Amino acid sequence: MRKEREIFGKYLSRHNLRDTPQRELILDAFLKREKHFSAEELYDIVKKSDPSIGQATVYRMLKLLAEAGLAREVDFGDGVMRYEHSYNHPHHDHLVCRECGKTVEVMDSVIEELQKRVAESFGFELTDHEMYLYGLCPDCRRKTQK
Amino acid sequence: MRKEREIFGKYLSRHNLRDTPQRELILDAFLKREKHFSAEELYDIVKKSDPSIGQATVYRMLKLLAEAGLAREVDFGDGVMRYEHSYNHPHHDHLVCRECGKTVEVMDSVIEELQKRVAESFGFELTDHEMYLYGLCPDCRRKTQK
DNA sequence: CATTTATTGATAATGATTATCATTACCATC
DNA sequence: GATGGTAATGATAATCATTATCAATAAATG
Ligand SMILES: [Mn+2]
Ligand SMILES: [Mn+2]
Ligand SMILES: [Zn+2]
Ligand SMILES: [Zn+2]
Repeated sequence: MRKEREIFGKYLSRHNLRDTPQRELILDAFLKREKHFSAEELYDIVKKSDPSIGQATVYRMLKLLAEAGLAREVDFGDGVMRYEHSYNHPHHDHLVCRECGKTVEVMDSVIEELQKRVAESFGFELTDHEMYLYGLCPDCRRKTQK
Repeated sequence: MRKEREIFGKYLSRHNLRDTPQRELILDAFLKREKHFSAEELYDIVKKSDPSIGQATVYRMLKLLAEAGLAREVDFGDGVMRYEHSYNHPHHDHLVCRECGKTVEVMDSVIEELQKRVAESFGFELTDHEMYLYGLCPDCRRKTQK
């Protein structure tokens, strides 16, 4: 929380960027936010505090947050880019319910190791990966089976 | 090749859809095509044989091919949907070079098994998944390191 | 204060995909 | 082979998330 603000502040000054009320407002909203969210969703939240804010500013700010290492893009394949916290939130993958959209964050170090090995077996140097596991969550399984 | 045509023919009649010269043409182009391609790319190919064909027809046909089980969508995350053969091309994942875009099809049954297990550990019933491994291909590694 | 440079928000543009719709092609029945 | 019903096509407009543009504003600098 404090640490994230410090990181962003340093990012701004290192890049000759300015600290503005809009950026502060969006940063606050971002830091409060848990889970995954789209630019539009963050815009709606921020608009309540300052209706004059432009959505372009929110899009721009999310780019900055990603570059500063505080945010990470998540693409669930529905045509809308989402974001999640990156600081103190190490890499993980996602389990997604096809029915209700619920997501669970998962991480399996054996899979991660095997991914690296598969890439190497083709001479590739693995830099990152995306893995989305789709299925039915417990709730939706119950509803479907009855 | 013959078999695919038969499957598509059955799909058409089962759904009260008609066999048309446009569909034949697109089907031919699709069957000849190896690797992954976008609707636009297929449209460009097909246009050479019949310049009067509409791109909407190509988009529509790709939907049909997917529903008939002959094609499968592949999303490399660059905003363009691609397709690949589905018949006689069992499930696999993709290794993608971040530099030149080259792709390699990979398949690791241990990973597949672990994915199922991870999903089950959260009470999910796994239906499918996407996995993209990104990195540098051998050629691009060489160029970068020198 | 004056000048420079960054920032903002409104708005237009983009680009892939989808929807619309009038026209055309196909099929079965009379 | 005329007719009525339905499917298919292609041109075009619409969609929708994201980017680009740009004139107006604000911050920093000296
Ligand atoms: Mn996450
Ligand atoms: Mn493939
Ligand atoms: Zn669910
Ligand atoms: Zn490469």
